[in-house]
Amino acid sequence: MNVDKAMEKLKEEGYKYTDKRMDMLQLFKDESRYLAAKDVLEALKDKYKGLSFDTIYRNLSLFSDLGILETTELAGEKKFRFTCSTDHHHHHLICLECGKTRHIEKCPMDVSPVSAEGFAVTGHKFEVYGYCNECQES
Amino acid sequence: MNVDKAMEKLKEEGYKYTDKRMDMLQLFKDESRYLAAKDVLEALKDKYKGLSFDTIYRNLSLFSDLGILETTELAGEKKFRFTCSTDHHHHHLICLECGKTRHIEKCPMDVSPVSAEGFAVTGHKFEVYGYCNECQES
DNA sequence: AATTTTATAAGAATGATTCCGATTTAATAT
DNA sequence: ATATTAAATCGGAATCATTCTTATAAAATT
Repeated sequence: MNVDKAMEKLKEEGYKYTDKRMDMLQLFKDESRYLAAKDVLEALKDKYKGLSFDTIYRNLSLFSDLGILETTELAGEKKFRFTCSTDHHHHHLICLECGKTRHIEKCPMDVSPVSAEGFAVTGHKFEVYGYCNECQES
Repeated sequence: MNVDKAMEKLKEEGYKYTDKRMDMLQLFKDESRYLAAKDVLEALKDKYKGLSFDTIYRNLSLFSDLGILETTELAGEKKFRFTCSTDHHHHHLICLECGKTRHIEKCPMDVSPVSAEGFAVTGHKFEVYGYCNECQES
């Protein structure tokens, strides 16, 4: 997934092109890590004075619905990142400080699937937490 | 972990015995599933008119600090359950409807540990979601 | 350029959680 | 048993993330 593909997808689905959407996507592309709504606002508020949380949240949610962004919930906040270009299902190692990630290739559900009698499994979450190189120093 | 052991632990640590704490613990024992603060309030409000969220949250947090309750975050809410009596590290299959759980014995970090150059791993989360027998019917 | 539809701003509303000051209660000392 | 002290609780205000509402603005279409 990249910015152009994402904008194309928006168009296909009948959504409008706006500079704010473009810039939000570019931000996620540049940062390639998990960001919270307030991070996005912080990054764009200089360019767009009066930019509202509503706009941020509405677009984050839209992008997420269209598969442009991946989402997780961490420390009581929803966090978003550009969907990884690798197509196959995978998980992340996540820096608790800055949100930077590394891929985890092996999915535990492939390695040893979890199931239980009478229990209908619908999903799973596997995340490993820690601190990346840079964040360990501060 | 059980109610008596938990009350003992409270005593050891210099916390006071109160009926509300006792009843909260008994509730978790009886239910043996993940409950949110509001579930606890709901269950106890008849017996204790005017029971406040502050009391619930303060005690949930205390119990959690003392290792009496396990905690997870699900659908934007903190959820708590009595710490499983099995001592060893394990994970859960969780019913998204009622919070009931099953054990997952194999920890993915044992089966195939995740690590990365320069990344200091501090923790992980593995949860499998679905619907239990009873909740599938409704 | 006019019309239609979607996007946005600004702020109010919501829901979960935490904080605060005053009061009550459990444990301890008398 | 009573007085003292420290912790627990109440009730409501404050906070934080998120969603909703209504009026306005901007993009796409005619």
